[in-house]
Amino acid sequence: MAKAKAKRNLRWQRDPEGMRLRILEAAKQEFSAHGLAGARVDRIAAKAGANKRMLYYHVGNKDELYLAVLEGAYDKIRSEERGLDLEHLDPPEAIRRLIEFTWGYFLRNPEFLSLLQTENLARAKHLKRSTKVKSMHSPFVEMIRTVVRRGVESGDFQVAVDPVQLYISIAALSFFYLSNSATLSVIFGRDLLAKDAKDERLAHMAGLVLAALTGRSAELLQIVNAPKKRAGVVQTV
Amino acid sequence: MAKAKAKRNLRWQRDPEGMRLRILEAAKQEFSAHGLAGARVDRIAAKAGANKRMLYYHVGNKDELYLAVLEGAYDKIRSEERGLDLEHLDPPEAIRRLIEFTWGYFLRNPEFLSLLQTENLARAKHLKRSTKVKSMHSPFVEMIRTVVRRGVESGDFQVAVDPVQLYISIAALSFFYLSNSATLSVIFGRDLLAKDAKDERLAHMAGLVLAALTGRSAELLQIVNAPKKRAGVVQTV
DNA sequence: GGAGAAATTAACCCGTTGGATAAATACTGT
DNA sequence: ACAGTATTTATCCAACGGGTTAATTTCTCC
Repeated sequence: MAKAKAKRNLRWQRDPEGMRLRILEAAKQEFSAHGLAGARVDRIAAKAGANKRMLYYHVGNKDELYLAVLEGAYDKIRSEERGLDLEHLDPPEAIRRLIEFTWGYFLRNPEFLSLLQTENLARAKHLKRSTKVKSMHSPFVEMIRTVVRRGVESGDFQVAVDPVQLYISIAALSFFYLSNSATLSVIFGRDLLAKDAKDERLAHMAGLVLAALTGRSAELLQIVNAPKKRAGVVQTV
Repeated sequence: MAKAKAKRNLRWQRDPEGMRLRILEAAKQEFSAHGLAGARVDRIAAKAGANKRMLYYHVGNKDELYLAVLEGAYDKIRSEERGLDLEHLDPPEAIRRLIEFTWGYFLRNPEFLSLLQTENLARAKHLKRSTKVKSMHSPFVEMIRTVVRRGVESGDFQVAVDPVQLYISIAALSFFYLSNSATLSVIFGRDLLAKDAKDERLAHMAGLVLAALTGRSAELLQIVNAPKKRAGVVQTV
């Protein structure tokens, strides 16, 4: 009788897909928190509620695991970007939405930033081996190219920038601020991740890029061209 | 006779300062190439032409060594920045020079970028413990604040941006491009570190920031507002 | 010229870590 | 119901890596 009970009360259940997902999620946490070399396979296993052997069984060794996490991360952001639908927006609005999305995505997914940093420290050694990732970016570049072209033709934009440069710049403004917020906060003695600071940053970035494209600084950034104010405090944007 | 010769031909000479410098230099290489966890104390010793024990003797354990390297790196860039002398330049020229300096410095000192990335992955854990670093940045911020104020008063700039935001943005545009060039190159299928690509990037960054500040996109970035060109190739900046 | 301090070397220690092996347990189709 | 396979656990280990101890060599100052 106790025997049947024991048989029912399984020691463990099978769940290969679930296990694989939990492993990848745990690995994402670990790799983003500690980098590639700093990540501990045992910690990943523990966090996934699994035995270490499972990692090797379901994914592969540490490097393969890392690459799988990286590919998953790119996959996720690209798929969200696809939903942006910039084509149907006014060009300046499209750019603004792209900036807001990028900023928001980085804020919501700090592990993504860490993973990219880690991979770049490794000089993209792993990413180069990935066949998946290379193909998923050209559509995105074309999307931006179209927006820029439309903006130029409509007269909204005074200048046709290379879409890749533009995207890199937009990403840069958010990425650097967030990924380096720790050292920057220490250096400048401000908490850059405080609510107000984040709002300011978004306004600053959108103002900067749109002002450059449209040539209308004053309308987009706060105007402070009033005749000489006292030298004391300069109003900030 | 051979004995005297042997005595003269020393097995090693003392050189505490030199040794310390070689250790720090080797450590900088190692930490920037492999990150904190990936760095190997033995490799640092070997690269410095020293025994591992020397690291502990002259600097301290791995963490202290790392912090010393980091402080040295900040020291170096700040001292070079001090020589910029932006106060005596036309505001737009001052900003341009700041952009060019930042870009050039990052290009010449890639280890600096890696070190910052590494430290940010560690959430500035070490930097927070540093007393030196905190104090050396306010003068620099004031320098930029003055330039912006002068630009606003002279009418060159249409807008008074927060100097910290502006500096972060300028640094961001260069930093992200360079520190992430490995993954970006893979993703976009371009060699972002090729000579031409670098020239383009500098022009793009300077154009973007100055256009935003002055409101003169057309003069600063290449004008492409000519009546509709064929849809094929969009001219890039 | 030699004693004591400073600098450097050589050898070792021991916890950690990625990875491997083999046995045990749950599931599946027949 | 059972044979075969997929999944999971329980150990083990050899290499590595940071850090230490103790002995050795050079320098310096009297």
